[in-house]
Amino acid sequence: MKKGATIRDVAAAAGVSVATVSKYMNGTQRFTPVVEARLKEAIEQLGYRSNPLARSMITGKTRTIGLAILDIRNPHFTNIVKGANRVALQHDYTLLLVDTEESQEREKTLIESLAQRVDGMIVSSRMPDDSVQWLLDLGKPVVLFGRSLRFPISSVGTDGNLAGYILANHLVKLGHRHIAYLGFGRSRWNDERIRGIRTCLDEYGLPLDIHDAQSPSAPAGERACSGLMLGPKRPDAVICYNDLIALGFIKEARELGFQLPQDVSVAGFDNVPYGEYASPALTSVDFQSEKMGELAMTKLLGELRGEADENTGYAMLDPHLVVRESTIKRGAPVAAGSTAAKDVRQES
Amino acid sequence: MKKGATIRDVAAAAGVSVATVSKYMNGTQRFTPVVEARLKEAIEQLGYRSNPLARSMITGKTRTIGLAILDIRNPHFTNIVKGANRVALQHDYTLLLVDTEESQEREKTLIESLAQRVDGMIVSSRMPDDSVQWLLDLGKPVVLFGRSLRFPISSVGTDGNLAGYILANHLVKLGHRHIAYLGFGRSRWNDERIRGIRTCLDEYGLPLDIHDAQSPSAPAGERACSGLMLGPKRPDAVICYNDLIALGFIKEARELGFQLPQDVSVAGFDNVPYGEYASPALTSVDFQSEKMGELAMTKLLGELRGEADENTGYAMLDPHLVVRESTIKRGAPVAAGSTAAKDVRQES
DNA sequence: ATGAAAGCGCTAACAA
DNA sequence: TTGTTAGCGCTTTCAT
Repeated sequence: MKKGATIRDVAAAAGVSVATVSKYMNGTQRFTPVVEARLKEAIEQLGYRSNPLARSMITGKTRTIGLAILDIRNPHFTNIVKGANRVALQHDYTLLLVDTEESQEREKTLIESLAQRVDGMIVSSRMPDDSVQWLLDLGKPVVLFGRSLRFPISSVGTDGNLAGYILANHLVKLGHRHIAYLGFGRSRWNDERIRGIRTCLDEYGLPLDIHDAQSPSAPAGERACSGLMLGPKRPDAVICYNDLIALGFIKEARELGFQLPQDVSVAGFDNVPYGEYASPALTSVDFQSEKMGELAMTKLLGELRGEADENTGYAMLDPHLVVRESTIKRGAPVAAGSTAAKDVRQES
Repeated sequence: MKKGATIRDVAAAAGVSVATVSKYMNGTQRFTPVVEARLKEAIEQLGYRSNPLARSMITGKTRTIGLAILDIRNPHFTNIVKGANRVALQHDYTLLLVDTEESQEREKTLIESLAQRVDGMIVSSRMPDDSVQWLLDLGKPVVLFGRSLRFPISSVGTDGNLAGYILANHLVKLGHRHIAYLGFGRSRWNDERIRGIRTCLDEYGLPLDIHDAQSPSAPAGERACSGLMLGPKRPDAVICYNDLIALGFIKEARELGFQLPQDVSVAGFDNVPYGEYASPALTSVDFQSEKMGELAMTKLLGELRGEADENTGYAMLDPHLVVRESTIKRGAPVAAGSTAAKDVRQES
């Protein structure tokens, strides 16, 4: 472990002043070839790398962006991180990641100390709208996921309302009449999804049966399944708060002895990468989570550059319906090809 | 955006010296009730929060750990991050995340600048063993995933050899005789898995047919599938380099018209969270990736505390076979219950 | 084009 | 117990 050379060591070795070295390192200025050569030599020689901490102290910039999310294991957030990271990398920024582990208490403390170490923050949270003011008071530019109704904070989100509508519409068109929603009440976005679904169902005069999962995870979907499927009003289609819940629901439903999707159509939101590999492959609404991450980071970096105008405000991405095998026409026979049981090759 | 108060402002407001404020903030000392009260008051009043950058400059500690991984979307790494984050949080450290996006060129630059901003690093990389010396020369404590053969760097890993053996053994016991391995040659760990598999197969005098996927991802598994299944020597079981590849393989195989697991048993490594929700549910070898992350962080923090002895060296976690539905007895009839087609309830 | 000097906000001896 | 003071490694006027 070597004790990194300082700017003074370089200055001494090159026979110039520290100011010159500093300017050289930052490319702030031009130099006579002689000086430049000596500088280059000395830096190379000593293996000098300027200390970003010291620099940050003066400039007040860290080239670090804080990213606070609820749970890195949720693919939705994983994608956000991926997108945000890519853009950050392109602009030579690094991510300070905070996984709050869905814990409300820790969250504030964590975000507070995060704020001090970064140039700006991207935050995904379940905190109530009131707390947004507190966030703003932290004194750093913030981009939020999901719109704040009361504060002019820049944010990116998707139209959960529309997403709900689209999915419900898809199901109704498929002939489903007893639609259930397996939600996650603690989420900020639960309500707007319900609203979208309701809007659609109302148009057809259909009822909506609402249930709640304990967490936005597959095990929670498994646990909730029997309550729905063995309960008094068994649905012919269920919309889950997210794909994780849907995946768990599907698994448990099959274990309960149901045929999917014939007995019940199931769909979720988020379009997580593995929904495609489930069986039946999961129908979902894609929120473009990676793009959300990219967009949030782009906005934030824009604000950092002082381009407030074009970046501030709420940016909304369009949700896209992704139809796979888990939703099927009500009462339809098994679709040939969907389970692909035909045409087995012989050999060996 | 307020311009945070400095330690001097507090000192002035409380009528004490900056040193006193500093000591108070760090709990380094006890105070007379009077002073303590005034301090508390002033700090509260001004909303003072000490500047971690300035502090770091002096102490040389940042309470930040750098975590460099290849791809946050790979659930294996996601779990590592989760585990590492949890331990870090417990000890009041924060993660500086670097997702190198599997890019070798960027990696060195990224890690180099990462090294300057953290107290220590946890690195997962495909870099050749030679580069380990370079890593060490960065001057920060490092914990590596996977053992280095030539350098005494502390690291955590799993016994890929054993894992391969276990899986092959499982398959052989199930009656499979034509086993194929769909690997990922660019990985550090590919070879040891092959070795383990071979060791087992050799004991039974069985051959191993080796193929290679282009990337450690599901699409790569899909692409590789037909080459294996429609090729000259169709296997009755295939072991994939990881679960992602296996998931893709399974999907494509079914689309090709094969019945799984009857026509071919498939298994992978990593035990990713969604293997359980695939169909057939994926048999895998659990490497305890979350625990790897925890362990790596624990070791690193130990070293940071100067407990070199007990933490240095190579720590190996045991791989565990997780048998699900994707591997089945050769020639067995469809297992009742595994697809759960019986006992459908009527209602509505 | 180069250098001298004044800090950034804080901690850590050392004094008192 | 409290205060004084000297920096940490760097950037940034302002001279030269």
